[in-house]
Amino acid sequence: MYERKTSPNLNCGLDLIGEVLYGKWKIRLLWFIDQGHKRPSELLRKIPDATRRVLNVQLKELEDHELITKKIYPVVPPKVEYSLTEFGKTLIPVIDALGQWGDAHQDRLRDVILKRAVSSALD
Amino acid sequence: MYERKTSPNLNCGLDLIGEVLYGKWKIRLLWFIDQGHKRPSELLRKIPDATRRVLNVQLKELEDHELITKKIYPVVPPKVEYSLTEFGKTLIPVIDALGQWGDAHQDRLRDVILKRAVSSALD
DNA sequence: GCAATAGGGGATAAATTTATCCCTATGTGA
DNA sequence: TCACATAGGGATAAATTTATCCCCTATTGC
Repeated sequence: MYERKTSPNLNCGLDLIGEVLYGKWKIRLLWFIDQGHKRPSELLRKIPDATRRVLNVQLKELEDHELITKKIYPVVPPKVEYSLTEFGKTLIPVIDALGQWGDAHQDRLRDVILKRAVSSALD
Repeated sequence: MYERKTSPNLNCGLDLIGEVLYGKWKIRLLWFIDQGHKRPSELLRKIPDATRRVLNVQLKELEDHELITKKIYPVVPPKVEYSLTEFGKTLIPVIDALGQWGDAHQDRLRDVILKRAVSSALD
């Protein structure tokens, strides 16, 4: 596992939430788990742009941060289910606010994001 | 400037907001600008863990994404002021929600973040 | 002339995060 | 016997983000 060389910032609420939500797919993972997609394979199908490996890594971090729990069923083929903890559930309204803002402004956002991407590609 | 080699995900609201808010200090920059700390040197003082360079880079991205505007006064020594655009202002309630969650759970968050940092340092 | 001020930005290094590749395990069904 | 499904994880490479260093502008005050 990668070992951090610098210590995290823990000064304010924004630092703290950043520490647990930073990661390309974490928010989406919490969201889909809350929607009832609990198994790793389901999550992978829901987030096809991610690789299995990264999802595992990020799920592990969410678990370490006590936002989700992992239940392993001793069956073959393996079955695993993730669930939000009570703590994790308190994040859902916040994630909802993020998603709603993004949805509400999606056209404009696509526009400005692509505009910047294109102009930087032109040097 | 760094040129992206992969294209951004723009599927859903969460992708979109992620594209504009991702960056270690962006949320804080928006927040402090909204609080009236508009000059680069003020922002740097408010965010002492960041370097001048990164703040400039991230401010530029926020500007490209139309969340802030930059006003350069033609005086010496130079004076610059950033302000939120109307679009940027719509993000403030969302950022507020993030910060409030972080503040509300700060003890627990410090605890789980440090616990994970320590155990990974022990291999 | 020289330092201080306020703001910028290029080049490069270091840190961090994601992606790729490959290998493990165990039943089930063709 | 072989492929498939389901989940995991090590090693390493590539991508991306941050940090460091150093230099530039032009004026005011000493």
